[in-house]
Amino acid sequence: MSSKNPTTRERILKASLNLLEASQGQGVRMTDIAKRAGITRQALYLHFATRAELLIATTHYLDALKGTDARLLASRTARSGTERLDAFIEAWGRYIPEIYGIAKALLAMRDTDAAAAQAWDQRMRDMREGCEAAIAALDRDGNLSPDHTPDQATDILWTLLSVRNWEQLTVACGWPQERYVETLKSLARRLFVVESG
Amino acid sequence: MSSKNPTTRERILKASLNLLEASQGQGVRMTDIAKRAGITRQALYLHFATRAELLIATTHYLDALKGTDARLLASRTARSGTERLDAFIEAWGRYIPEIYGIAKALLAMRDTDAAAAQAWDQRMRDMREGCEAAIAALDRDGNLSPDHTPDQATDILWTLLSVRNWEQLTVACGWPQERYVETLKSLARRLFVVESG
DNA sequence: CTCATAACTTGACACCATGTCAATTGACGC
DNA sequence: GCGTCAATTGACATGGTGTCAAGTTATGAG
Repeated sequence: MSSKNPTTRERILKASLNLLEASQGQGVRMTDIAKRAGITRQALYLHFATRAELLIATTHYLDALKGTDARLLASRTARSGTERLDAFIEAWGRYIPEIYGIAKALLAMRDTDAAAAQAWDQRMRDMREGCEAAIAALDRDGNLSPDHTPDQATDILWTLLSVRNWEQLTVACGWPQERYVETLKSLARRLFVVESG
Repeated sequence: MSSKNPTTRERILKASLNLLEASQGQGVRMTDIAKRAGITRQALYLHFATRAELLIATTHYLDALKGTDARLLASRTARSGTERLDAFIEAWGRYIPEIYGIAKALLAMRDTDAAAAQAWDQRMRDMREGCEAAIAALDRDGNLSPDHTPDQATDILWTLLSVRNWEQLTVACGWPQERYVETLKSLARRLFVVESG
């Protein structure tokens, strides 16, 4: 699980992260990561029991590097529900491209590897909490559209903000990142917010 | 590519379809399909050059069985743009669960197999045409929200109706199929339709 | 200085799925 | 009976993950 010497472990994580980012998560083999970390493929297994474990550790490494929690928590300081919704979409929306490579690799393993599935699902549950909090704030203000219960609104927002949707809009439809963020904010407002209550 | 004797080929396709439906597209190997079709794994390759080709042929087989085109075209008979939007979402939304197994298998190959990617993308382009037509009808009626250009509205509707989103809402969020269809119709109306013009 | 230990290397191998190939069997029509 | 075509049998290549045993090297403790 963990080794006493942090430098090799970190070199591995850095290598893994670099490769996943460069290749958008596709076709990164244990061999490639080892090579880039300057060790043999077998030595990788002295630090991480499986590929899934390495991938998961890489996400945590990335979190630490970028300070995910801090950024997503920032939306909690927003005053009104509407501002909070905007802030959350903005924070998450800008975060997706940074995690896209590793997310895609994890997503690809999801179907075949239980550990990878669990790791990814946990992340999505965490993200869902942000959606839930934004919707709850809206509801408290009396600004949540009566078309949805808070639960259903959370489900919808959570789905709307999925990495797959980001991928489809930016990669497949060619939207620039800025348009993605602005459009999603506008969609969410239109779907969930009613003026006053 | 094609064999003179349709019965074995069809037995294979049927086996493939059954297994993919039963397992939701996960973990279906060539061996499994062969076994269920009552032939050897190697004999599979007398009919289909690769796994991707077999999967693609399976989708066509499914289309023929269920009459996809006919059903999706039905939405074209709708009168107003709003009705057309509803009809399209209803038709597509009810179609997804039927193709889910095979869709998932194809989607899983998308990243590694160019042929699978192409086949899936073609299907998605076809589906997109339905979105485009519905949005265009709305626009002609003067009922398309000024918030979006027709192109952008099409991108959004297309994304909203993705198989991944259906999966997330029904499988992950536990929504019953009926709620999925009704909610998506309501979301689309709210996002795209303005009364009169 | 020497010895033990931990980290790493080397090379070999098992597993599993896809895809390939050659030789053989069996049925059917003529 | 003969050829043909579909299918079988058994063997093998490839590519990736994961495992194992034996050997190397640096470092620190005695």
